[in-house]
Amino acid sequence: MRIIKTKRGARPSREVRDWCSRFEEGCRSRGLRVTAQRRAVYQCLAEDTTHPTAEAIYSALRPKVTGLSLATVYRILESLEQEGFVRRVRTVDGAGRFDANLSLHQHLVCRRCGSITDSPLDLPVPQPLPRAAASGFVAEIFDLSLIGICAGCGRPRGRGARRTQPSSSPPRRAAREFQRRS
Amino acid sequence: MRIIKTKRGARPSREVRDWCSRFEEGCRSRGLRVTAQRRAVYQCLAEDTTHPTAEAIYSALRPKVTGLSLATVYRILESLEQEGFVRRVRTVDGAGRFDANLSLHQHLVCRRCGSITDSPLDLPVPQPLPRAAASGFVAEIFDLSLIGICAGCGRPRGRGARRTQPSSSPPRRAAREFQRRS
DNA sequence: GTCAGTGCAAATAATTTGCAGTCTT
DNA sequence: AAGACTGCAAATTATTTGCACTGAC
Repeated sequence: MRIIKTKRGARPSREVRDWCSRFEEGCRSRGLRVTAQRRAVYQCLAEDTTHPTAEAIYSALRPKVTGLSLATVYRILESLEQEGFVRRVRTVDGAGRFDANLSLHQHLVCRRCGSITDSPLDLPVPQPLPRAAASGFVAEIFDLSLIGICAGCGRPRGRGARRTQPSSSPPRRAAREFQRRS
Repeated sequence: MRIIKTKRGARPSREVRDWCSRFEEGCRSRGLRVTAQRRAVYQCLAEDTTHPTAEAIYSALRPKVTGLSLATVYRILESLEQEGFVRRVRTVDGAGRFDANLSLHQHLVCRRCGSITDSPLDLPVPQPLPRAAASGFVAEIFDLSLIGICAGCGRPRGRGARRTQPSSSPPRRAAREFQRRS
């Protein structure tokens, strides 16, 4: 059995290419213009499985896309979300994080470093989604997360032990706070 | 069968009293001081089932607790969370929301008005929580939300129809944005 | 050519922090 | 008393917006 190594936090390039072309088609069919910036932001999200923040996307892209501005990244993310190309992930810290993976999966959320990783859903999802009868709530998305401690943060940490940091997104407010707490 | 009416978003006062006294004991036993402000913030959260934001708590309390400051509310909420008296709820908008209900339940999150309501968990929770073997992640909290449209926002809205607003928390950034989108 | 999309800088929102004073224990 | 907790104002962080300009269609 061969192990195929991919860079940490990276999605197989085959899949990425697929998603990107579907994205461009989708844009054109809805009359959204395919600009270098939009393409870059979407591709960045498609490649990155660490659910980066707007700022992280901006930092990753700035060297490649000349003159890109943070405000634009925010605007693009909002439009991608509205058009259903990406999903905004609920977080415990203030920062918005994004996910181009729209398939049903669960998130492993580390309460120490704030990292969010995908994991296959190991629980049957009721279909159709239950209606909360009394309240009249109509559910559309089944959003399951397991909150806990990731491998890196859980390792015994004597002298020299290092705390994991999500690769593409440096720890932000809440994550920093969690680290302080330990 | 008699229907016991409680104010929308309110928890039975019996339970609230219970929780509050447990809270005060807990504080004392850990050497935390029981001040009027802390008591008020915790009680507010215990009474309110709408998962209010710091700002909402502040507004609700300002008339009652003279001279209360927003910074203090934030500080108290952080301390309550660290001590495990309340849980910070993950949200899709930027605003932090809090929940004094620590029992296992799921959240119904309205993507239009941003409201978050509790609902009994109608799904078996694997015990112990699954370990994501490969990744070494150790799960502690099972966090399930159903994201969709709440009763108020889903009602047919011809002329005169009104959009629901979460009672204790006025819509914030993301919620306002959702409303704009409709 | 048209106008959606962009960059920049300034505005707003959400949260945190420094410091001097206050109140619980 | 001691120092944990608070209020106030100022600082930070996260995100949005106004406006003139540019590039995809």
